[in-house]
Amino acid sequence: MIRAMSTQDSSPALTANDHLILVDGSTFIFRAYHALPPLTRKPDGLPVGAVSGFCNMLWKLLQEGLTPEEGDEPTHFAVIFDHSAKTFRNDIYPEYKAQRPEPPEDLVPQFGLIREATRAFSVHCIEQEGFEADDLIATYARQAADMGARVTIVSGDKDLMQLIGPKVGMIDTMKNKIFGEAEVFEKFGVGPDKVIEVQSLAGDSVDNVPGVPGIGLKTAALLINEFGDLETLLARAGTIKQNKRRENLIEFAEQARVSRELVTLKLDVPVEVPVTDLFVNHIDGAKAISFLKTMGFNTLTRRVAETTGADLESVEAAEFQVPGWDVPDHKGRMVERGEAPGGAEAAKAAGDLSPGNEGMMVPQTVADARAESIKAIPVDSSAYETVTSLDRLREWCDAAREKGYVAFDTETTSLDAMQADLVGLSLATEPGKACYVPLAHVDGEADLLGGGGLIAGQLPLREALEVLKPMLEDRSVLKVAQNLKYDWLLMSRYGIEIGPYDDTMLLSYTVDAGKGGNGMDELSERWLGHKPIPFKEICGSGKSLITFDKVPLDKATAYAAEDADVTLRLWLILKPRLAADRMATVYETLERPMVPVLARMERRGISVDRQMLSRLSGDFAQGMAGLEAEIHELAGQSFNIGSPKQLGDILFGKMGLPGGKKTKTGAWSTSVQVLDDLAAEGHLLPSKIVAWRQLSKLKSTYSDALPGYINPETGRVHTSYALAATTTGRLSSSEPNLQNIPVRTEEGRKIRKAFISEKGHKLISADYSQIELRVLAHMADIPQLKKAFDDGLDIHAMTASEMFGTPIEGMDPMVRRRAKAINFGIIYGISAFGLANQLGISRGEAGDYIKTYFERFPGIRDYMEETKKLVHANGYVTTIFGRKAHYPEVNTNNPNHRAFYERAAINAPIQGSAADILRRAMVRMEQRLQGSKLNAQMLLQVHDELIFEVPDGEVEDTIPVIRHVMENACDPALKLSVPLQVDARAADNWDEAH
DNA sequence: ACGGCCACTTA
DNA sequence: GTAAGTGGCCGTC
Repeated sequence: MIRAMSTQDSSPALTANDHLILVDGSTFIFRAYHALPPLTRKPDGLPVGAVSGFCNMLWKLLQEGLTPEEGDEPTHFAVIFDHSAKTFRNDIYPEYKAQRPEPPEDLVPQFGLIREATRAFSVHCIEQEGFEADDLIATYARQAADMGARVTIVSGDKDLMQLIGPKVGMIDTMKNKIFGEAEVFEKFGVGPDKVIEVQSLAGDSVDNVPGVPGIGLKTAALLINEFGDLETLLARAGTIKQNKRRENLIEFAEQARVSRELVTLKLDVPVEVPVTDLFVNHIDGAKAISFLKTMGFNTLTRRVAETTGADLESVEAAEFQVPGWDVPDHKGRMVERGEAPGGAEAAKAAGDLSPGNEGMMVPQTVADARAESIKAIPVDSSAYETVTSLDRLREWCDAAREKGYVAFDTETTSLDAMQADLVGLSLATEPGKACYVPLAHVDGEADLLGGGGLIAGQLPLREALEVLKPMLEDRSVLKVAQNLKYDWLLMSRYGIEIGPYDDTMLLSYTVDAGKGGNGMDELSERWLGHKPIPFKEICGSGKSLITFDKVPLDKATAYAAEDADVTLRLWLILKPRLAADRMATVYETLERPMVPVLARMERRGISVDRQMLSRLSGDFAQGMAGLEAEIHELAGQSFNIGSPKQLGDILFGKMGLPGGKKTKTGAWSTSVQVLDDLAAEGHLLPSKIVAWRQLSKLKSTYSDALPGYINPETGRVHTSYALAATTTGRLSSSEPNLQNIPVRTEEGRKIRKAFISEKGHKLISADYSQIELRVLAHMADIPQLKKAFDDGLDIHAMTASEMFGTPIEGMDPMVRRRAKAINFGIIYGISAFGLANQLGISRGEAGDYIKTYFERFPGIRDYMEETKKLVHANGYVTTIFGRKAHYPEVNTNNPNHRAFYERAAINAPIQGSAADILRRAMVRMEQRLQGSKLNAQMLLQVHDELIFEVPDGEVEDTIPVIRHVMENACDPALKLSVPLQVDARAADNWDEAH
């Protein structure tokens, strides 16, 4: 590297004959990003529009110089970048640049590539922690000018205008505009030497420099021209005639002084690379071409080859230069156009691919080749570093910045992120290069003796986190984790908000939902052919289970660093699959953004009334005891009612009742269905059993168990949502599962009443009405259903009316009930068998209903047949937003299994599309509430329902916002041909809000 | 201690 | 007939 070759004192000082060009990297990047169409991509689908633009601009500048004039060539040249968001200015004024929006999602991964590009062109690439690019530019410009050299700043940033002087010029090459004293005067109304004074008064809304209220550029220039500088003005502010202006200058004098500090560029940055080292390097053609080939910039590659005389063919694209995205082998493994799915489309999308690109690699091949090459590198869990010094930790963070990405994993004392304590964390920057940072390991043996102190040699937790925080929050470093929601939630409790990020679990889920689990161990075996050290081997299980803080450091390092290493490798393999499988949009809109949304919902939790639950448990126990006595009396003996086996023996053996069905293990079935049938025949015992079971369920699963989930610190219940657990895209909830809180029976709703709002707040429940049937009406394009939804009709009554020809008014409730069961059946991939069971009718009769239904709604049958064809042909089906649900075994020869997968495949697009809509609403919800200055907090999701906690006074204003976001969740990606309807209510408890 | 099975809760 | 999670029982390790 150029920087490394330089020494502090080997280069001669600059002279009047020298010319230093300083390029403001940020200006280049943002111009390149916005000037070029976002489609410009290299063959594997990585957004590289900004990299491409940057390379072209840099190349043009290197070739053509600043102006057409001769003799303007630089002797010294560097591109200067911002290192990270936080600088010394934030210490002076925390709000500085605080409200600056995040850079676009697809630009973030390009920051690192652009630095690579700069080096590939043998150009000095300068950045320094704690300083903005502007400060480095200012310091270099001053130093060079002091030596007598000429300096040209290439930038469009007005903040740099204060540097303009006799020796220092500024030019915006992209706009072909030269800034001299005249231009500065035009912009600020003063010369370059007074720019700072004017800026400190006028402030800057973009950078959040406050200035003095009521004073803009015009007034500021007027005042400075009159008084000379800020201090003089402030000292004589009392003499100003205009009342408001005088008062503001006096009141906000200190704010103006702070502003002056903020806008004043540092001229004395202790630069790591001396200005004398910034001499122009001879371009290394092969190096530049290697990079450009990696990027797939064919036109520029050829141009550089022509100019430098390097041999285009002999230079290989750089392997691993840009892990995550690079082209592993540019020459071999070519794919004929159209051979791989989306091949031609991919070639078209890759805008920079020049003519003759039939042989260009398509994403599919890139991803496959990547998987092979990563798999070939063995995992060695004995080769990892244990980090025990802050210096080494800083070096790891620097390595992450250099790369632009880092795999990250935490080790803690609990699987529950709300209760876990951080024990250590691991990082990985390359396959095989990983470390573990132990922070809170204790001596496990001594614990028994009452000792158990911290093991010596570990970094102090706070100091280590201070080093890590800037990197973990650095927008130019992509953090890669497996199941990030856990780490995000944990780290948020330590004041760190991780971002930007990728999640390998979600990547796997996005491309492979339905193909198996998405846990790290399973993914490692699937993709790397490597079995990671099992957690059990480190911490034991069952009674011998120890927490991770008791694990000795060497074992902890092997286990933890391996996790980060494996995560990084999985990312290197799975990320390219997004492009290969055309799933990038699903991942970026429906998966990745859910992580912080769910983490915050889990962190908030919900209040439950412990006393109410305790009373309920007592009531249920009493009811059960009464029933138990009656049951034993009727049975003529005592037995365990909770044992289906014993119950079966009593009912069908001893009492000789007609046992209908058996379970698949051959035992008597004692399901409600069977017991209800017996009850209908006049037997007393079965209905008592059903009642007992209901109470037993309510007691054990809810009233007894829920209080145990109350977090002692927050006093609330924090469920955990699984993002990658279902085949269809639904979430699941566990520990406790808050998606199956009873609602159907009066007794059950007492449980729901125990979910309450905080004092001064209400719970709002907002649920979609018939979302799945609406989605079906849209997808299968059913005119009658669409019209019914448009007209706000009772959809089940309408279905009954269509099927049986009876008018909706005065309809027999039983007729409607049948239609309702059919509607649900349709969503579930109807079968005569299932419908017969549901309605208690014969299979023949059920078959007739289905036949009639399909005659009335032929579009539904078409949809079902089409879906079956698709799943057999592709092995997966898709939702309206492109999510895939795989059914790899649908082509089995077992007719029952085959029919089961077909029904699941019919259901998945319906259930999954509804789930997608919910996700879209959730991703947008928080921002929309905040934008409306509302304090509603989203707490729970129950498939078609969202629950919020809202201050009493805001209920009226909040409901319309929630409804609007939910009802318009498809916008702007998709126009649903059916309206979505959301019902919302507020109350003090969940039961009444629902 | 673990896992399969059954039953029951939700959308 | 779809999609989930939990608790109790009971056999196996």
